Amino acid sequence: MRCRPSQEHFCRHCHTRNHCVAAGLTPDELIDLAKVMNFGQRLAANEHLYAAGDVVNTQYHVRSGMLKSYFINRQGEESVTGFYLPGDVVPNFGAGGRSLQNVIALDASSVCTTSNNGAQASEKVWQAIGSRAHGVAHDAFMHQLTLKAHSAQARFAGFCVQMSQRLGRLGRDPNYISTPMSRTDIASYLGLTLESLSRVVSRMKQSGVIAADRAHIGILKPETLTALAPHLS
Amino acid sequence: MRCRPSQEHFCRHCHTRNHCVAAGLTPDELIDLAKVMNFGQRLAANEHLYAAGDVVNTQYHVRSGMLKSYFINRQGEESVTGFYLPGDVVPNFGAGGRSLQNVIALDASSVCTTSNNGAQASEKVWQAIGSRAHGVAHDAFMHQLTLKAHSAQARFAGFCVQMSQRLGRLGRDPNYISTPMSRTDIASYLGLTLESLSRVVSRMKQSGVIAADRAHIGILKPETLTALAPHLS
DNA sequence: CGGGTTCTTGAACCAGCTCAATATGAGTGG
DNA sequence: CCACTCATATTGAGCTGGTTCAAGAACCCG
Repeated sequence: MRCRPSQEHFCRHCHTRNHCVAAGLTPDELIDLAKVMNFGQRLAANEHLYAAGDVVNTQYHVRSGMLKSYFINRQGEESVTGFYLPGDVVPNFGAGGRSLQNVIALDASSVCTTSNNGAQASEKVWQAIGSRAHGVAHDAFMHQLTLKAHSAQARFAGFCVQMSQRLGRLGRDPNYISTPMSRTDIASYLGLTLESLSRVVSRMKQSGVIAADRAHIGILKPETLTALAPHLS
Repeated sequence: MRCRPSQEHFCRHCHTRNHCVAAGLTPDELIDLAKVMNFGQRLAANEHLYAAGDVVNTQYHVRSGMLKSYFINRQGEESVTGFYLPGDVVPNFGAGGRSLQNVIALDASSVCTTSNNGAQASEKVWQAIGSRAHGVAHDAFMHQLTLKAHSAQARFAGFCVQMSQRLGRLGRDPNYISTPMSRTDIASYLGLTLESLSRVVSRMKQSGVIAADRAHIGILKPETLTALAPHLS
């Protein structure tokens, strides 16, 4: 829409084309992908992609920025269920066709969408989309292991290790994690209280394993950090 | 294989046909499904379906019995990551094409397999398979919320509620949960110690919310149980 | 430079973990 | 069918670490 490359060639000029659903597709397949994809919807920081109760018929692919998903139960308690980086497909769990989760941009972000109505694209394209969703499910599986770690330190170390790995896969510096989310969000994601997380972060800064301010975490001793998250093997 | 209905009509005579990937498919589509499916591999109790490190190229669909998946880290610590009922697709997470998890039958069980090499089946069939996998991912999502519950009681209540819902979907009595897995397995699945779980179970038996022996859990007060797992909304 | 949110730090409490002993039950063999 | 055995489950006591409640500090925003 508006002034941008033609739909057919959008992906070819996208800076995340090697890390998203388009990765590994041939030029012909990219054109095929374009049949089912809408490109580059922009989101401002703190803008919702969708809310619990919305009917979500499309898959969202993160193009830039970072998003978080969260769940609110009947008591009004909020639980952060995931953070999504470029290339990730935002998992969409529903009941009765309506989303259970809220998804919000943490930073200025952009997303592309695919819709699964009609089989307009080739098998290869569907496989690529499925493969992306599988990768996110894999991340969720690892997070399940992190949530079972007993100590707050192990959980936070697991968070750092996993974010580091995900950044590495994106070709970014794996030892520099930008954290547009709040400490409260990270704590919720890890099933900890804000205070417990804060103490752990302080201790790990003290011991020189990490450096951290509000918006970033720097990994100073990667091996030590990995050793602190033994549950991830 | 051996003496059983012909491949094409296996599903039509299967007792889980309404709760598995075959649910909602037309007779023609069932024949289509048969092209990519192998039927009814049997497993004895405690027999592995596959182990960590195995190359798993097929999707396993539980036909009868119950299976568990577990992960072993480098410290040799075991973590139970899921239980699978008839109709479930066993999630297969891998690294370098090799499974990260072990999957073992808890009871005498049987599984069917689909392989995704070649697009021999119709789009509808692939959608059905994808939908099944999505359902299991949904269960895993709910479990994530359960793992964040602070108290042992809330976690165990969450386990019961979720198992109850899954059984209900299978058309079984939602208030009668058979538990072929050990207490240790359940505790591991919930991120608790065996002792903590045992105490919670005793307390809930005492208060008349559930009845339980080694192999079964009976839900006596469903509303109370639900109230004990507020994190699932 | 305020004003308010976010984060850090402290102290006390309590739930779950650990270690330990006992009890129950399933499986086996006489 | 019963007795024995071993794995599994229960119960108890004390301890550790995370939560809770509370106060103060740092930071971003306008």
